[in-house]
Amino acid sequence: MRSGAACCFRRRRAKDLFGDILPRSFYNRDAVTVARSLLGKILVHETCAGIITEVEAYLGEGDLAAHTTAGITDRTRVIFGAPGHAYVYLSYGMHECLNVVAEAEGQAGCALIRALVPVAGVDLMRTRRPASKTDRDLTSGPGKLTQALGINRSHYGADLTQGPLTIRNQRNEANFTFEVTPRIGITKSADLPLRFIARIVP
DNA sequence: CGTTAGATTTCCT
DNA sequence: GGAAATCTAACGT
Repeated sequence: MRSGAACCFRRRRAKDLFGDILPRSFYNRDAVTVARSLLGKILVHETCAGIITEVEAYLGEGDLAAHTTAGITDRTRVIFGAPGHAYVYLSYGMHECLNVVAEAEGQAGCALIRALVPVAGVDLMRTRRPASKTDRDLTSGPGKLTQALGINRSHYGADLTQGPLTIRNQRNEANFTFEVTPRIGITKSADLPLRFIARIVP
């Protein structure tokens, strides 16, 4: 079943939906602010794009669920680097998940993109995700959306302010209602309200 | 429609 | 060595 909002967006030309690329300063803030502010923005990879509707924040200090709780390793190095870059990791040995690096250089903190509403390149997404039975299913999870958009660990460290992978403002902002809940799929620091969801109001 | 088990490999202890 | 920021198919209701 396709949602009404997704149908409306699909009819428009993609370029009419995309605004400016978010600047580095957008990401140079605390992880919670960055995560919340990403809701309603548009993740663009080459010809595919989707509105960000679910994000989780992972903090630098005192967050035992964050990968950076183990300190700087080969995997987590980028999270301690300059903001506005991509942290892509392999989850459960199968799924690649996309994070956005927040906080000033030298500080850990990132935002996990957990769900999108497809707005461009939907046909290509369908071919990349033959398992999807509905269009909502294309990008309704962190591993799903990377598969649909063709994002993988080769994008580790990619600069989100230029190049093929960017996040942009939405030209015609839709109406959203917002929700905050604990994060999904973790056991440590599991009670913190760091999962942010936007529901598009028809 | 809701719940559950299994897949599969990287990473850190 | 074991847990892991998940997804899917298969089953039961």
